[in-house]
Amino acid sequence: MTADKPLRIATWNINSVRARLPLLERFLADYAPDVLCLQEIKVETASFPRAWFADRGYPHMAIHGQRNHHGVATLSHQPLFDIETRDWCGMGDARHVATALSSGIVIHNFYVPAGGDVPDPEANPRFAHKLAFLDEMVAWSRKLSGPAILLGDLNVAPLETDVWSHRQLLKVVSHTPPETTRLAALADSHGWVDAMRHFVPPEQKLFTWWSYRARDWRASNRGRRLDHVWVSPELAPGLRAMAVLADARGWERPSDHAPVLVDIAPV
DNA sequence: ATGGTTGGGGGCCAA
Repeated sequence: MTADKPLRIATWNINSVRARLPLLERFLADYAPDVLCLQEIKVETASFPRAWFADRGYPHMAIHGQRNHHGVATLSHQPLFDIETRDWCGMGDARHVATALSSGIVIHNFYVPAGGDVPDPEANPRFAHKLAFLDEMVAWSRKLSGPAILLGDLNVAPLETDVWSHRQLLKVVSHTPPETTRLAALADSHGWVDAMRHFVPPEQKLFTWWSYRARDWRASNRGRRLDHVWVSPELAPGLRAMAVLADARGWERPSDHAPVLVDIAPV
């Protein structure tokens, strides 16, 4: 019976891990994912609160942090193997960490560049970097083999229903055609299955991020789906459940992103 | 068309 117990995996752009420990306390107590993937930890690897997570049942950690910005971390109940990172676009940013579970599943935890405000690669080097990063992901993904999960803050809302207004966001970074076509190419490159849309039909709006700048984020609900969980084709039959914990966006001192949980049974 | 908020780090930048 424990043999078919689903793996519960969570992804959450935490927007500073040190500022969100009270949030994480509540989340781990209530939802107890087996594996927790964080983005935007905003701390150097050496200063990551390792003891805090170990005390709460997550002694296995793959931390890839940097001072000030970005940074990803994968925390686990079970041992992690083959921890790898890679210098995407030669920028030296901490935006990806790969880990393997004993089952052989490889988890790729990503923080894709946000891309700045102006959706023009000529005028805005941040946007050029974002497009180059996505292009590099497509080439990389083609060469993958074996069971894998690609998740994290991809900073792109690919479907019309992944934003509060498709028409009004077509020229807003995160939902422009150069970004959404690249995300579709990335999905195609390995036959990735969108685990969130596996459960929620594309006609239905689905968001994981709400701006801090809204007067009342819940009432205006001008959200976007920037966070994603994709599984390689062989894992898709194991998909059991998915939840976006929008409530966590309303907890005290929240991240602007909500956590996403996916349960995957062994296949 | 603009401004709205947050965190990090050190007096603004990125999101």
